[in-house]
Amino acid sequence: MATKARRTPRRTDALSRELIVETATQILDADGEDALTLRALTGRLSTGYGALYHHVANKGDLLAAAADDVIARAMTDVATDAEPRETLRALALSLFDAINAHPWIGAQLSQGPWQPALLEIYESIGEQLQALHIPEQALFDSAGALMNYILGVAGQNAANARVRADKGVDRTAALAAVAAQWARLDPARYPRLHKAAARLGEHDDRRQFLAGIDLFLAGIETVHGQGEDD
Amino acid sequence: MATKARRTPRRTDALSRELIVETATQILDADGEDALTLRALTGRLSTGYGALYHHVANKGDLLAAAADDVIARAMTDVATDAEPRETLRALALSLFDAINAHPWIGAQLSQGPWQPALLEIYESIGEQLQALHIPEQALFDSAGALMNYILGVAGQNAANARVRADKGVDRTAALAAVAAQWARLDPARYPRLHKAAARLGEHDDRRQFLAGIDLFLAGIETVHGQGEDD
DNA sequence: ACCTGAACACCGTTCAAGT
DNA sequence: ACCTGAACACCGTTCAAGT
Repeated sequence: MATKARRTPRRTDALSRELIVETATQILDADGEDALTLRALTGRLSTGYGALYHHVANKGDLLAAAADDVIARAMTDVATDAEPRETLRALALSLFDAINAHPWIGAQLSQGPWQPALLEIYESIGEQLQALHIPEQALFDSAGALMNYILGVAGQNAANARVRADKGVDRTAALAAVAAQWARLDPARYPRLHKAAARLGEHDDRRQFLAGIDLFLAGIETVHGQGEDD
Repeated sequence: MATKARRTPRRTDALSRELIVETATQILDADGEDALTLRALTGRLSTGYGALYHHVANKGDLLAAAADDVIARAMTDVATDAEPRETLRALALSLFDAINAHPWIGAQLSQGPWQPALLEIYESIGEQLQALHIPEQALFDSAGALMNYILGVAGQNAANARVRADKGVDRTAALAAVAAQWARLDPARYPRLHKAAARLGEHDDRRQFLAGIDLFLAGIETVHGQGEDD
């Protein structure tokens, strides 16, 4: 008896959580957050919903796993053999760049900050601050604040990138639009913004992010440090 | 001829954008982000979808307006007659508290940072930093970094609160769970986290947030300041 | 001008049924 | 054990029709 023709060709190799997460990341990177639907994923993987749900708990689990992978990869790229301040800057920039390259991570960062890769970050920041001889209680606060700053700011930045991508405008055009808006503000009510409008053209998110890191480090050393150790 | 009975009683007073935003905020505060559906909103307002869409562009617009209202209200509560450092701390805490009291704002903060109320924040931070005699270019960076820190960290914090609310666990229980997880980590690989587990019980998000603000301000004054002016 | 609400085009998730 | 895919219970949004 003739077998019924299959609607879709069935995949021959086994599905795995890894493959699912990897494919999800590809869709997210290529077409953005909204493009990752379970329908799109079943299509791309030539499989059904049940198969996916057999390997991941739900869509949130999938997104968290994808974000965790990217963050973990960014962390292994950081050279840790340099001087502590330099290592911290490198770590911060690596995370900033990773989050900017995969803006969909932004939404995940705020979904419970105790994912595996975040442990890595916290531990690493703690290690560098300890090398700077920050006393223990201060280290606790400083590491937390620094980590919050990095993830918070990078996340905000990624969100901006996402909004720009959705609207289809590039960074320069978006900045010009904001500058025009600020320039239109009442100089009596918003004197600083009105003035800052002229300077927005030279604004660089990455540089400003790093400037913030430096201010933070300067603050940490001023308040808690025992001076330079080189 | 008898008029057909109405399915639902029609509202007698006119609808307004203000009333819609206000009602949305009530639903968000009472029952969380997921509870705000357009269906719930039409029900509560005894109206139809078209009526809502006549006053707001879409759901995103509605959420942005609600968040903007709360932030604006938090800003007007800040006393600005104190010393600049104190005013900045008060401003930061007021925003932190507002975002924590309305955790759904967190998701909005990252949806394009140029909403009206954010202008107010930036202007106010700039004003206080100027009073601290920070030179202009440094002021640009410092104000941006400070604003990013405040919104980023408060947003992260609100997200944690949201996750806790969804899972129905209180803060103490959540902290205890994290502490247990950290304690289980390999002390060789995560020495600092393993050790920090014991200290998590005394962790206070709000205090740590403020500690970060202080480090930031110390950094700003160290790098750019001209000493105390009092 | 302002509003109604059935209908549309999607979602994520479940689950009986297959191999 | 692993997978299929129709079906379910939702969404946000539209739009012809009413007043």
